[in-house]
Amino acid sequence: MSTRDDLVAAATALLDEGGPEHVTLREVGRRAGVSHNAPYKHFTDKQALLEAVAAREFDRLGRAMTQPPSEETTAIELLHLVLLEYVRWAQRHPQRFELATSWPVPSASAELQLSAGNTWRRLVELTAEAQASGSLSGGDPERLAALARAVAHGAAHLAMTGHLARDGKGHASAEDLVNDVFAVLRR
Amino acid sequence: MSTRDDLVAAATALLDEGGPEHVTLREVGRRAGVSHNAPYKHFTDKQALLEAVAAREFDRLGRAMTQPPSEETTAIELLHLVLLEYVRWAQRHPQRFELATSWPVPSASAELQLSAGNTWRRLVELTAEAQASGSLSGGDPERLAALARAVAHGAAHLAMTGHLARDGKGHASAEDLVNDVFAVLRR
DNA sequence: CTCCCTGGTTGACGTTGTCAACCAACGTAC
DNA sequence: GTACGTTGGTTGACAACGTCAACCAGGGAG
Repeated sequence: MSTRDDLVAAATALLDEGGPEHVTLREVGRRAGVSHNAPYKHFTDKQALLEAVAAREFDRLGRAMTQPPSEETTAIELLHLVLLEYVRWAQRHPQRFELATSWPVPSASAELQLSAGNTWRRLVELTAEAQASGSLSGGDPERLAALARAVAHGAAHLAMTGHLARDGKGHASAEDLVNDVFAVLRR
Repeated sequence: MSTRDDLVAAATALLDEGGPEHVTLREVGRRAGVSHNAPYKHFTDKQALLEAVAAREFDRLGRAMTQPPSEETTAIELLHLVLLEYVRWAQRHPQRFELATSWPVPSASAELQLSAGNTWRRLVELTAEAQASGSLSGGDPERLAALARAVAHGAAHLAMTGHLARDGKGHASAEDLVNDVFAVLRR
């Protein structure tokens, strides 16, 4: 385990504990057992450290999305499960989700662009397969995948910030909304 | 124009210019023509100031959503237009959108809760009207509104962070995705 | 052996959020 | 009319933060 990894892990832990403003370079160094300036030997910036955290998180998500739970799962069910995994990830680690997804992609590091691109590509593949098997409506797979992702993303974000759980009556969880859109899209 | 309003306006301007980390209490005071500690006479915290900015932004959005563009617009068209206004607002003022929507609602001030609640209530009303006129599928209006909002919200957020505009082929704008979901939902 | 990266250190500097103390204007009670 | 608390402002201080500069151990390449 390199010191660099320790720093990323420490930053992630701090992020989980108290939000992004609670992760300070000095405390990260302290947790990793090094001085307050050691992070600068591995990252040019505080931003660069946070980018590494985000990239690792995208990788985690990508891995969770890549392993199929069973062999007999159909393509659309797999896509459905993957999007549910997306919102569960967001609910399990709200701060990481916020950090990773609110990053401006164009100005991100190559590492982060790659990690984010991989999970995105996976989603488009699954969409295309579901369309090919006839259980999902047609159109450009990339655009349909974007729609599905937008629902999952928006639902997760709204749920996380508490905009969804207003009162008990029409209360819908993020997973409910993902289920709803699949009920509509499936044919 | 009270000094308090000046402070909120100055903070909003700073936010637009350089992102949330660029809005500093001292600079806000400077812009408003007061000392670096004057904001503390109107807000208990830096957070409280930012909450006021977010609340004002929700109010703006709510006003933009409340005026119908024409008398002959059907309920579902109105709902459609309102959601398009939502994503356009996000694209016009990305930093404000980010600030306003990533706020943890449960721990927010009463002012912010009220402003956010109003725009949300408006959306549910429109959804219920569209359902009543028969042009939108049934189910709990609050839940359907949540779905529509999740699409708009997710699409806007993804577009803002650059996750949407990958390459030119299946490239979909946030508005495209809102249109797509209405094409599916309309019956 | 020497040299020079690599990864670490300590110390400093400017900026920031926040606290404390002080102060002018002013509406109100006596 | 004078005393007084409130309101909205000031200045000055403080600790913490991101970052920069200078210095230093060690180990592999020449």
